[in-house]
Order: sequence, then C-alpha cells, then structure tokens
Amino acid sequence: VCIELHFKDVSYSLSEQGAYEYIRRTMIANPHARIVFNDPTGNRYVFNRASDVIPPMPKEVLPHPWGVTADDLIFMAKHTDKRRFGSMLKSNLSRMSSMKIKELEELTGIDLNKRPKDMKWEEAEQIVEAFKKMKFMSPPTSGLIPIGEEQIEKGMKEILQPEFTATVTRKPKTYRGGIAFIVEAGIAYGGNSGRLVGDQRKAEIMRFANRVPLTFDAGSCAITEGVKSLDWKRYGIRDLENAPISIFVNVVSTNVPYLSTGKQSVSPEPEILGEIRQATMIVARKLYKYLRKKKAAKEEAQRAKIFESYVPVIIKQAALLAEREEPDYRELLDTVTRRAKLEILGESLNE
DNA sequence: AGTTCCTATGAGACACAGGC
DNA sequence: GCCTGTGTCTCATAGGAACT
Repeated sequence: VCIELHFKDVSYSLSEQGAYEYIRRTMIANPHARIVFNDPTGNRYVFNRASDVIPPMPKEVLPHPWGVTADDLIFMAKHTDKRRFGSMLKSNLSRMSSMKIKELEELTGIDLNKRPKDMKWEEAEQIVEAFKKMKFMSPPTSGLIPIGEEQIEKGMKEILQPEFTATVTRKPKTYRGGIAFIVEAGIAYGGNSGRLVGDQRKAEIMRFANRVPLTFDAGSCAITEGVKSLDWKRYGIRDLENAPISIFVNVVSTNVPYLSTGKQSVSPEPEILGEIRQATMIVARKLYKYLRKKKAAKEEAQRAKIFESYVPVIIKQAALLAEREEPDYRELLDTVTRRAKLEILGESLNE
C-alpha cells in the first residue's frame, strides 16, 4: 500500500513543530512504515522501515457504561433495532448483563422493558448517573494496540542511532474508573539522541498518543509533567536539560483524554500520570545501570593506562638501584592490563 | 511490584416464542 | 408464518486474593 500526499501554502521549518520533526517522530512510533519526504527546499529524506512486523488491527470493542453520555444513549435508542431498553443496553455496551440490567432497573426505577424510541432525555441522564454508581468490570483491552518494546527499540535505533536504548510497555490500566489505557516508554542515549542546539545536544521529550506525535502544548501535557517530575539525579543524570537523551512516551487508549480540542496534550489524569512516571522510571533505571557500568569501565581503563606508563619507569629505576639487568616485564604487564580490560568488556556483554 | 491460582461473571451459542 | 429478540446454558476470562 502506498499513499502519496502533496502539500502547498504551508510554512516549512525544521523546528520542533515543523514537518520534518513530525515525520521523524512518526517513524519512531511506526517502524513498520517507510516515508519519503521531499521538502520545499529540494531536500529528499528517505526513512526506511526498521521492522517488517505490521501492527495488528484493533478489534472493535463496545463502549463501556462509564464512558457513555446521555446523548450517546439517545443516539443509540434512535438507531437500535432492539425492542427494549434492557436488551439495547446489553448488546450495545460492554460489561452489561441481565444482572446489571436488573440492578440498573432498581437504581433508576425506570421500566427497562419500554421501547427504545420512547426514551426520554431525563431517562437517559438518569441511566448515565446510575452507571456511575454501579460497579463494572474494566473494559476489554483487545481494542488497544501498543507499539511494543521491540518495535519502539527498532524505531529509535533506526532514527537516532543511539549508543543505548531501553523500552517498556506497561500492562493495561484504567482511568476515571473504567477507561482502559496503556503507557509505553523508551529512552535513547548518545548518538543522535536529543535535539541539537548549536553544537550541543539537549534532552527532548517525544510525546505520542496512539502512535501519533504530539508537537504542541508541551507544557500542560501529562507526559511532560510526568517525565519532568522524576528526580533525574537519582538515575545518574545531573542535568536532564543538557543530556543527549531522547525520551519516548506513548499513551494508547480508545479514549485519550486530551486537554484541548486540538488533541495536542494529554490531560494529567492521576492514573495516567502515575503510569507515565512508572514507565519512565523503569527505562531511566536501565539507563542508569548502563551509565554506571560505562563510567566504571572508563575509570578502569584510565587506571590501566597509568599503570602502563609508570611501571616501566619504576622497573628501570629499581633495576638501576639493585644494579641488575632490566627484566623483561612487557609480556607480564600486557596480560595484567589486558585482563582488566577484558573483564570490563565481559561484564558489559552480560547485560 | 509482579506472579499465580481460583472464582465470579460476562460473552457466546442455542432454542424458543412473541410480534409484525 | 417467518424473522428476530429473549431466556438459558456453558465456557472463557477478568479480577481479586494470596503469596513471593
């Protein structure tokens, strides 16, 4: 399948809100796609697919009673072919059963054997109110398709060429009592991670909702809030702003709570914010482990280097003092320092 | 916090009966 | 008289408890 699009009369910039950045982020969240981009200045960018795995189609799921409004019910009543309130609610909403219908009837006092087309606005409102007081199973999660840890990693490696990546896909959770969602996070360090400001790389937070990059309203977004609220010093990042890091967060839901009509920032629902923090903490912890190991290896190498440069001098002087021939120490020194280097390598290979 | 097991419950299949 | 909704039964599964 190939889709070709032409745009005209739009301003073009390489800024964070620009088209190029939008495509770059789309590619990370959609490594199964291939995009060729001809920009207005005559440059041609080719983003090849990093993965052959095509995401599965989401299964259609019925709306959950907690997510339905009085207006939805009226619309449903007008278009249903069912002949009773009860059976209509049962077959058009998930997690509804005859037991729940009975409970609803008791709570509202409405005769649920009435014809759907006779539904009054007040009745619909009453039903919605009653739903909020009732207990329901969480909605099915088969409608949610996360990108997956492996796919995010492939996307980040292809686009950012980082020296380290870590990803996590959390288990489905619900917010506002019954709306299911999944949070995924990834972190990339080094390489082309972060955004280039002058000749310095600064951290960037890439926000996504259902694989679509969010490029505006960063300040008020739950993702920004969640990521910035972490104590990054605990993960070996002294200054998050000025680190070569890209942080990826994707919120998957059939009903992402956007703050604005522009669908550009995720509302900080407590449950969603919590999951964003959890997910980011997991990947940050993995990065911390890697950075610690890297630092240790560097120190070890430096120590070996000092050893190598001083030992010959000491041996020479010692031989002079002892008035003896200088012994052949080369081979011995090599094995000692090389063993140290190998140990570092071996350790980092275990991870 | 994650894992595993058990149980209550919703979803789906099927037969029946009411309504147009 | 036929179509389609409704009631009943069974099975899979989400959710909770208990444990690691």
